[in-house]
Amino acid sequence: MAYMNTAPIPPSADEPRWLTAEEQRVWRSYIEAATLLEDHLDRQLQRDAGMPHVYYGLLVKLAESPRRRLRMTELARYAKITRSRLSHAVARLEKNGWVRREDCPSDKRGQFAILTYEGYEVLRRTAPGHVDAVRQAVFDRLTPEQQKSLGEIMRIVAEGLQPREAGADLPWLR
Amino acid sequence: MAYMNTAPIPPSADEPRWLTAEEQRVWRSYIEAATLLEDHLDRQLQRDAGMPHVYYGLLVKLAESPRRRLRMTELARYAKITRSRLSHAVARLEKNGWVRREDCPSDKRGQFAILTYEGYEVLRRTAPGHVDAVRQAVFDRLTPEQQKSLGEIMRIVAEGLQPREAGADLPWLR
DNA sequence: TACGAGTCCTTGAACTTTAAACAAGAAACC
DNA sequence: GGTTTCTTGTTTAAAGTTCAAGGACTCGTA
Repeated sequence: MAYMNTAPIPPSADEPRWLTAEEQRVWRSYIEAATLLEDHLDRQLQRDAGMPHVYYGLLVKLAESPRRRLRMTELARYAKITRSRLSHAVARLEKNGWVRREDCPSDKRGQFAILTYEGYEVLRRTAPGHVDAVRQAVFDRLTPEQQKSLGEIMRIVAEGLQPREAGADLPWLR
Repeated sequence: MAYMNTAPIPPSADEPRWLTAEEQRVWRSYIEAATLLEDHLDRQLQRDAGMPHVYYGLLVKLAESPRRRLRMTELARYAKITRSRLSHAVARLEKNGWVRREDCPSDKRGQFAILTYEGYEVLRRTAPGHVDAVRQAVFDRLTPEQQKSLGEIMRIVAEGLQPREAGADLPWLR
């Protein structure tokens, strides 16, 4: 139930299109893997880097950006999180000394989040372990074809869920 | 950086195996899609069913179980969450009147989580909308081959992250 | 220049999750 | 029987996330 049509009745217009048994298996595998994986990486990073996976991702984005800085909104957009969440996250990272803020000169509303030297060091120190974890959990287990396939599939899914248009408080997350 | 080897140096034994540019793209697509998807479904269910995705999953598991009940530990194992998290979740669902607890007669430590009639009704009422959301976000966008592929891939990943052995507080989540 | 609408980011409260510690009972052992 | 050890499930506090609201600023337009 809840996913599958167990009753032997033909699908009608108003009858929801339940998942087939096979689709259901796919979906459950997805949920299971995604849950376990996120949990695994969160633990790994919490242990080795002292922060959850999302926060680590923020530092990575900053590290890749010119002058290691990004406007808050931009960072939020890249990381696919709300600005509110980002505000809290950056506050925490700031407390750790891994990020600092700076006012945007051209737009007084704006703030830059800037990766500090300490932040960069944390990244440099923990990146190898994290990459290893990702490899072990994902890439080492998949054939090149599967890796390629995974990339395509996730790209499609992500694309479909992308920010429609500008909205009240969530410009990109509808 | 942090994922890729940007330096033109040959990989050595102690040099971490950075992700190639292509692997990196795959990984980012995965993170992006997984983030957006979970967020999307959380919002959808919060709006239509008044609970986050994980909680909904718990009700589904119960609905599928004989006599609509499961031992706490078992439910936690199926849902891939810790028992602590489950305790909190069930407490909340109980407050909503969607789940009730019952002592296990054969093991006095044990507790059953049981789906109530109201819980079942919520599920029945909201399942179509949720299935629709899943279809729109995932299945409708993928070819049958891609669906199959996704299933295989996620099955492999999940399998690799499965509970190793019995451990202190997390018998299945190592 | 002044208005209104929209954007940028933050805040506080409510809620969820995590981590560590604990009480109670079962199981294994001797 | 009496330990000792493991398992079950909960609890507490801290950390993280969401939601709704709000202050500050920009921009378009009259």
